[in-house]
Amino acid sequence: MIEHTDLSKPIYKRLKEMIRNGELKQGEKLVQEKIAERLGVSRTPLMKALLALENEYLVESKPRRGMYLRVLDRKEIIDIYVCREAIEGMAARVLATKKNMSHVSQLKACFNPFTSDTDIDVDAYAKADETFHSLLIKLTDNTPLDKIYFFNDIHDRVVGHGLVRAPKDTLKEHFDIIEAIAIGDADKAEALTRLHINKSKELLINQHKIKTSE
Amino acid sequence: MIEHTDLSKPIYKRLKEMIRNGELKQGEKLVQEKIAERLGVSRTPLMKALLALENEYLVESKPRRGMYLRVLDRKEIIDIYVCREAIEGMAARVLATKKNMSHVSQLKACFNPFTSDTDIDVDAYAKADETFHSLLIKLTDNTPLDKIYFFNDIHDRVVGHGLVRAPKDTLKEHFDIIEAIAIGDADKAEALTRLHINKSKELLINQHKIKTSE
DNA sequence: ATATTGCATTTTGTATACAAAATGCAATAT
DNA sequence: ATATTGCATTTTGTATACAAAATGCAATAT
Repeated sequence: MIEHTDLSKPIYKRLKEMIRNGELKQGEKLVQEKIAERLGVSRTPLMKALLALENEYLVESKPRRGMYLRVLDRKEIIDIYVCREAIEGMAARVLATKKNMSHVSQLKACFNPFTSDTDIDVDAYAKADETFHSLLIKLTDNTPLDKIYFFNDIHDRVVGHGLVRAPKDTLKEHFDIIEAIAIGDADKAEALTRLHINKSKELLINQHKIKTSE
Repeated sequence: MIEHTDLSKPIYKRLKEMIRNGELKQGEKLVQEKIAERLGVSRTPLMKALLALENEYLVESKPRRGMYLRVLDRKEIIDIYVCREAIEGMAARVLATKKNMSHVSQLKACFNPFTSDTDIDVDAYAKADETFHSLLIKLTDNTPLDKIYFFNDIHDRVVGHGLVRAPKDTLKEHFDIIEAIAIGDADKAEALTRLHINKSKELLINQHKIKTSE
C-alpha cells in the first residue's frame, strides 16, 4: 500500500516505471482489477492514473473494452522529433531574446563536467543531455510550452532509447546553442537547436532505411 | 441523464460548454457533488471528465482541496500564441515538403467562399479560420503534433476571443501560405505562417500595453 | 473440420457508502 | 474589537457493490 496525499500520483509513477522497464508490454491490455490488486489499491485511484497516461498518449482506451498500452512505432518516434524541433527551437529563440546570463550559466552547468579531455561517462552525459533539453523549456517561463513539451518528453523517455549520437558529436553543438543564446542571436539559437535535433532524427530515419532494405 | 458509451465524454463536452458560456466562472471551485447533481450523474464519470480537463490545463486540482477552473491571464494567452507559432509553422513546413495537391485544395476550400468582392460574414470567416488552422495540423499526419495542438486549441477556444484581426487583413495571408505549400517552398510556408500568427500576437501585446499605461 | 450459437465468466462503467481531511462559524479568550 | 479555539458540516479520496457489456469456450450445427 503506497501512501500519499493522492494515491493516483504514486500509482501513475509506478505505472510509468512498469512501462519503461517492460513489466508492462507494448500493446498489452491493462486489466484494471489485476493491476489494482498488484499495486494493492482499488480501481478508483488506478483509473485516475490510467486517465493521466491516456492523456499523455501512452495508453489507449477502447470504450467498454479496456485500456491498452500503446505501441510506438518508428514513424511516431520520428514524428516526435519533428515536434521537438519545433518546440525546442522556439524555446531557444525565446531564451536568446531574453539573453539572461543566469540562464546561460545554468545551461552551461549541464555540460561543464564533460569539458575536460578525459573519457566521457556516457550514462552521466545522457542524463546531462536530458537535463539540458528540459531546462531549455523550463527557462522560457512559458507554461503552455512547458506543458506541451512535458507531454512529449514522456514519449521520449518511454522509448528510452538513450542517446542517438555519441557525446563527442553533440557536446560542441550544445555549447554552440548556449553561445547563440548568450549573445542574443535568436535566429542562430533556433537554427542550431533545430539542426541538433534534426541530425538525430535523420540518423533514426536512415537506420530505418537500412533495416527495411535488407 | 445523458446516454453514451462512456458518460465521461458527454460530461466533458458539457463542462467545456459551461466553461465557454460562462456558466462556470474563472477561478471558481468546482464542487464535485454539486456539478454531478446538476448534470444528473455520479461523481465517478464526472471525475474522469474533470481529469481530462485538468490534463488540458483548463482545470487545476489542489490535492484534498478540490478542482478549480483556471484563470487565463493575458501573458498565458500570448504564451499560447508563441506555441502556435512553433507548431503551426512546423506544420506548414511539413505540408510544403509533401506538396500534396489534395491538401492544397482542401486548404483553399476554407477560404474560397470569401474570394468574391461582397462583404465578408465575420462569423463564417472566423469558423473558416479555425478550420484552416486545424486542417493545417491534421494534414501533416503527425499524430504527436496533432495531440499537442489539440491541447492548445482548447485554450484558444475557451478564451473564445474570436478573431484578433479583420478578415481583409488575414485573407491574403492565408492564401499566401497555401501558395507556398503548393509550390513546395518549405522555408517560405513556415515563415509566412509564423508571421501570420505573430501579427495577431503583437496586436494582443500592444492592446495590453495601452491598457496598462492608462 | 470449421462455423455458429448460447451460456458462464470476466471486466468495465457507474453509483454510493464511508473515513479522513478541509471548511466555516460560533463561542470564547485576549 | 480582533484573534483563537473547538466542533458541526461539507467535501474529498478510496473502496466496493452491482448492472450491463464483452469475452471465452463448450456444445451443437453444418
